[in-house]
Amino acid sequence: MTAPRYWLMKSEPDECSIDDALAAPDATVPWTGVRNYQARNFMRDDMRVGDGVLFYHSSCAEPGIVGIARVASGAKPDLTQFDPHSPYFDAKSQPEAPRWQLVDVQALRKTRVLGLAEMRSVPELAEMQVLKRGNRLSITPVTPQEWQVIDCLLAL
DNA sequence: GCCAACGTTGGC
DNA sequence: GCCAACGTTGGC
Repeated sequence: MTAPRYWLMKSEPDECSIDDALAAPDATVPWTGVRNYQARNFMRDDMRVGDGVLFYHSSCAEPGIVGIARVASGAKPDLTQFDPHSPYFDAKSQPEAPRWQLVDVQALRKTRVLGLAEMRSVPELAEMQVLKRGNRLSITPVTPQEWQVIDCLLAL
C-alpha cells in the first residue's frame, strides 16, 4: 500500500488531551496504549515522520477534531506493554519481541472543536473511516482531499 | 477453521 | 448507563 500522508488519531482527553500534548516537552508525546493490530500496523508500517495528524478527542463530552499534529518519530516499542502497573501491560509481550509499537506525535496547534455532527454534515467527508458506522479503530488514514476540506473548516 | 461467548470501544 | 459494533479468545 502506498503510505498515506495524513491520519486521524484518537485520544481520550482524560489520558492525553491536545492541551496535554502541547504542554509536553517539544509538544511531543509517545502514542501509548494502542492495543489493536490494525492501528499498530499503521504506526509500524505506514507512518512517516512529517505525516499530518488530526488530533481527535474520543470518549468525552465533545468528541471531535481538536488540533493539528505531525508524526514525529519512526516506530518504536511502546514501553507501557512491559510495565505491570500500567493499564496497557501485556503479559504476553516479550522484551525480545515487543508486540506493540508506537510513534511520537508532535502537537502543532489547537483548533476549534470540529465535532462529529458537523463532519457528517459535509458531503466531502462522508467517506471518512472515523464516521463509518461501528468504527472503533483509533488510528485511521485520511485522504489529502479530506485533509484539505478539514483544514478549511477549521479555519472558519 | 468455525463460531459462540465475552470484552471493549465510543457515541449518544 | 445503554447498546451496537467489532475484535479476540478458546472449545471443539
